[in-house]
Amino acid sequence: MANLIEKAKAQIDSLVKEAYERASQKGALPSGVELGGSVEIPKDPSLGDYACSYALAAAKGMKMPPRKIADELVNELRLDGSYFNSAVVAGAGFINFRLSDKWYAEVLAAVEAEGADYGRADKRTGERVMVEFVSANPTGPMTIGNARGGVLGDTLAEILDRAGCDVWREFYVNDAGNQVELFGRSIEARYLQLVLGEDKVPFPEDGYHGDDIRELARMLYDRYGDKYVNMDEEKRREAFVAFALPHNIELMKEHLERYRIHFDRFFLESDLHKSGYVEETVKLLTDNGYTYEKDGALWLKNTAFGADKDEVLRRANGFYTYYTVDIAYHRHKFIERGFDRVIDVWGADHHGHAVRFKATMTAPALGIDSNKLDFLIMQMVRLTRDGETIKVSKRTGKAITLNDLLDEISVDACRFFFNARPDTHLEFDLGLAIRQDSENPVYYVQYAHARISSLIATLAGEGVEVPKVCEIDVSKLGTDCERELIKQISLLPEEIRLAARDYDPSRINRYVIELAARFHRFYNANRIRGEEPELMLARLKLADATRRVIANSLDILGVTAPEKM
RNA sequence: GCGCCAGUAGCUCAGCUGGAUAGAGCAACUGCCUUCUAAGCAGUAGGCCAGGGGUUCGAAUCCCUUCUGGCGUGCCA
Repeated sequence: MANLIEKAKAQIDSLVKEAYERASQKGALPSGVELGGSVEIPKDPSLGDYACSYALAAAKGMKMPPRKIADELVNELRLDGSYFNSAVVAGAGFINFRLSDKWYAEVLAAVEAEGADYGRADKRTGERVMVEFVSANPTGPMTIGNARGGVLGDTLAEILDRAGCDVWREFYVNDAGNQVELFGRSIEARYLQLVLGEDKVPFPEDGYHGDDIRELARMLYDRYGDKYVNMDEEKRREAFVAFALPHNIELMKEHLERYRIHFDRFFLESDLHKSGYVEETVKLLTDNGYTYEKDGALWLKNTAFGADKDEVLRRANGFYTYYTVDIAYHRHKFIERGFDRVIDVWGADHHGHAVRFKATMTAPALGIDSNKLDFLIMQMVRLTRDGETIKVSKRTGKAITLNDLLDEISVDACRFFFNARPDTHLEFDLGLAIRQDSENPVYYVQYAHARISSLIATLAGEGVEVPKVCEIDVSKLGTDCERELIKQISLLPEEIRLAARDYDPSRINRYVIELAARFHRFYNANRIRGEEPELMLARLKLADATRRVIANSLDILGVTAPEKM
């Protein structure tokens, strides 16, 4: 097991409980009291490497002051052969433990043994998890919001994979329905304007005003001339959509690949219609009495499942709503494709939908365990330029697209920046981001990696290779700088576990920044090259382990780890 | 109105399934390159953790409440 944090905590737990047994047998402590409390890593390392609060938690049950209990426990502690070489009582009754060289050596050994896999969970869980994210409308280019969703989804998927799940990345393409209809009419209008003149053809009121629509019309005109002018409206739009949709989807794929995001599947909404699955799902709901007709529309009794309102399934004009198709799609994910868990990454502008949708998922006839559907709701991105908010709207076409952004900012910086905590609003200052080079924390981290790489290359040129753990004397790494660095290295498996549990990929950003900081501190305080051999080799080993762990962390984030800068 | 998310240093944010003295980056100021990458390090300064109650050995963290901001509450997705 490579999670040395869990190992250390578990060991303290059993050591203290053994001590309690001995103390209570001797009558120093009352017997039969459940030891509550927990083992933690103190914020201030000068207090200790690990601390437990058992004595505080047991004070009530034992009717004794916490410090007294702690004293008795420490008296009975047997630390020989453990990861710790001291335990002292402090504060209100904490027992603080100091790590021994044995533990530090095991951390370095774990990195050495596992290499690129260091940080991964020991076992695969076998759980099949789908992460559905981005799922941007194919009616236009991807936005800043998609830039955030893309990074969060992709990084979360990577983290779940390393936590032992079998992960599937999916992009849901809304290639049917109202928006596509509007998309077709928008292109049609632009096309006719090209041929007949801008003022001769009205533009649909709710149409897409973006320049990309004009470009699509221009492409159609360049290719087919005025061939479509006198064609039947419906056929014309159909032809335009048949051309434009695949074109846009290919473009999105291209831009996502540029952003280093690769999906296992682009799932087409239209397939759910074609196969009759939507129809079948509606029938299932209707047959089970979950629906009613009102004002010519078919409604879902969603209030019966705890929602705050009912939903329209089929509009009076006969078309199904997005809601209906979403039910069918999720039924398909769980029932037909058998995923054990599904995570949808959605913007906060859909959170109302998420709550109501979750209610729908509890409908018994669907046969879905709604607990297996999770949402990662990310708050909105506020785009500013030099402090002033830029309003972004797909409709007006003034949006800054993902691709525009990548023209200005490196993929590394972009991925690092957008991977902030999902539940906080993200302010993205374009003016700052564009000139963001040395200021961006991503470079701080990459710089640490480049520094180490360069050092190792220099030493290799002088015939000094990175040693094995068994070849070094770990006690040489005795300063605070060095120990704090090793402790941070030990944390990666735990950080991955927590990031997967909390759906918070940004933990890894914070982790790797702290790792780089501790390395820079170590590097500045100590020399490696030119020190006496034992010391040099021990420090070189530590530097190499750090490089490995920085690289692994950046790899999770989809950020490159450069050898040189 | 109701619901979700947030409010912590001048700015951007960590810390939130309760733990010891509330942290970082940027901005400001002071130092550190004849030696492994100064895109770095060390230090100074900066706080009514939005306000008010409560819970307990202990609250930025949990509960209630008020205020402020964002988003939702469509026969749009």
